[in-house]
Amino acid sequence: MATKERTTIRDVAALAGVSVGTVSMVLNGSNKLNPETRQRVMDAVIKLDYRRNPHARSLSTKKSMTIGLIITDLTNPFFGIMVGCVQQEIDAKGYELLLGMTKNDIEREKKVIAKFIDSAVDGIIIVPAHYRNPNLSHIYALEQRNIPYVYLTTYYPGTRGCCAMTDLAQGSYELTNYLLNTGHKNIVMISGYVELVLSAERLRGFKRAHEEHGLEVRADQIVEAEPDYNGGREAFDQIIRRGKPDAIMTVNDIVSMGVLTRAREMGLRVPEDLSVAGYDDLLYSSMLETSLTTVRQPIKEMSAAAVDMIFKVAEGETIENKLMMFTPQLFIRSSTKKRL
Amino acid sequence: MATKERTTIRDVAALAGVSVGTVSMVLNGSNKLNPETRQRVMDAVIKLDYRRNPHARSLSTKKSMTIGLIITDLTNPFFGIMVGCVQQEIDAKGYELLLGMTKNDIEREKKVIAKFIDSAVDGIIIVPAHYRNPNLSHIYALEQRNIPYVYLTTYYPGTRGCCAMTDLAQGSYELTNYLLNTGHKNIVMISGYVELVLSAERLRGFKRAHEEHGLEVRADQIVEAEPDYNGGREAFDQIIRRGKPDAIMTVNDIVSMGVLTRAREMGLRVPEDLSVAGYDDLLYSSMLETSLTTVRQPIKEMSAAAVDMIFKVAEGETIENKLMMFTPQLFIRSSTKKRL
DNA sequence: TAATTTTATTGAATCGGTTCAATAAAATTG
DNA sequence: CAATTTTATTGAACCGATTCAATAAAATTA
Repeated sequence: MATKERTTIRDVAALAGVSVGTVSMVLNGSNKLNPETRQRVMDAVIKLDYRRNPHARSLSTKKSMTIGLIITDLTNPFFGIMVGCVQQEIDAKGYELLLGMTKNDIEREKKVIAKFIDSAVDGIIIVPAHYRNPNLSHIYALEQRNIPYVYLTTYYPGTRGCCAMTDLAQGSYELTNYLLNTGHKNIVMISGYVELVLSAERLRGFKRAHEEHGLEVRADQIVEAEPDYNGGREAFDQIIRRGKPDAIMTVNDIVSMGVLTRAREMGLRVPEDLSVAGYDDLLYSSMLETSLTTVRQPIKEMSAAAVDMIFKVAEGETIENKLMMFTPQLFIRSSTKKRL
Repeated sequence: MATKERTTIRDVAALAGVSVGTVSMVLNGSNKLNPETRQRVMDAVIKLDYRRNPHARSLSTKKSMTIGLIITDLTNPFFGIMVGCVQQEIDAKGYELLLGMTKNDIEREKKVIAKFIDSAVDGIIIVPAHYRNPNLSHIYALEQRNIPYVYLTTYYPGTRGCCAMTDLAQGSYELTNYLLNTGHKNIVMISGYVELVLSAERLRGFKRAHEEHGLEVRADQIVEAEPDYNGGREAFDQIIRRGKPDAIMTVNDIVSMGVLTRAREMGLRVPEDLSVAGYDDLLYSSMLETSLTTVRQPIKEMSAAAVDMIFKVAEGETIENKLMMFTPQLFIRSSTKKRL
């Protein structure tokens, strides 16, 4: 089977009776062209069902009409939805999405960024890995090479990237406040690594609420964990070994699910024996065996903002405020209850 | 800031004191090379931190070291996990993953495939859109152009692609059997569009189980719906309007969640008033307010098989059996119960 | 109408790789 | 040792676009 060769710009030029340069200008929307010529070219394009070769284009222009998105973990539907939102926005701009997954491993993050650079992406949206003491040479490399990038959900301090994120401190503050107001005396927070912005912010809200109630946060009220299902289970075991608190707040709903199942396995009832609260408000959170009190992050808005930002940065616009904060929303459900 | 130019193969050639052809051969692992020369080249590569330009490579070779994956809907974590699995397998082969999302729209599917063709992907893994009477010109285009592709989860009949999937009929059969054996007299199935393989297979198992119990399946026992949360809610309303059955089986767990919430909103209790069963066994399914009886699909194995297949097809190997069936597994939880 | 300016189009050079026929050098053979 | 074969390396052509200096044609001006 003689596989038909791809039609190229030269085929179009030949059919339209013009030079390849002219065809290229038509395709790039140049305005200094005889409308009649333009039409002839367009006719030829349609007749031949011609489409430009993106690799040839990228090679020549050093652009790729592509935005890279780096996420951590697609088993958490929070990020699945996020990918969908980002995809849609990027699509609308006529760009392509290139996806990279880090599984919260900084080495993978480095590799993904290297690939993205090789592929000449026009910008990168980064959901930073949950990783202790990350070496940030890859981020600095982006800055040195002037490759546009922005953060989504959280950021690496000491770098220049803008960030679209939820006001995590505010969310934690409201949730903690609610728990304290409903009579909880001993709240433990399952946190990400405390030195990360993501956790530090949440802790800030947690502490502020305690302070306003005249309380001080003890070291054993903070437990670090991986932000996934097993992280939740393990952290719960660790907490219970020290003695049961009356409430547990977690870094996201998936961690809460780990806590809920482990609690059930151990014969503890939620919310009767202890309250549990999450973060993110996944669709499923309201349907859990004990529907989850949680803080919703506006995924769609955040994602759209990040896409917006990356295009602005790519066009050299200066962003007025580096941090774009979105307001979280508290949902009180049945995994928490008033205590005397 | 004079942005440093990319180092090219010519820079490497110059530093190593050889021709560009030689460098290219070293990089492509040619075996007819003086080891000493090879070493000199490798040293230069490392010293310059040289990496090949994938666009230039693709332009020249008409390959891209890339596999395209087309999925329908990332808000369902089933597919999020699937993307993760496929990514990992493709990674292991040294290839890149290009992701496309269709949102179950056949037009999007066509566009994604066109993009993939333009990008010269070396193969495509397709999760077919849930779409009625799809026009399959894009699939035929793949076949005519000899572009390797395989299906994952289900397939379009009348096309040549292999498919890695769960034995959906078997899963439905076991589940239906269980429901009939536990005294359910009137089971309604919320199905995808019945003319699609995905649904037809499930129906086959559903009917077979009924037959073996000496029962015939009535038309009103089948309700078509979109395979998402709202699809489940709407289908439930429709079912209830006709009269409450004693069990509802759905096309996936997300649809079941729609059913569960809608049932709760209407004051119906599961499993007391009716049983509900899903398909997929999402992590969260076991934690729902009423933990879900469901059929697990082995995502990881299926995904790995699809990746395996696509590379075999790309290498021109003939696949012995077009359908690679994986065995589903029934999980009985608390959303179903024995009836008298 | 000739000189000048403006507009439309051309086509060669370029991007950064790969490939392969040609060649040079080394090894083998008679 | 000359003739032949084998092995290692070269470098020009090519992939399919873009870009821009050069040119031709048309429009304007004097």
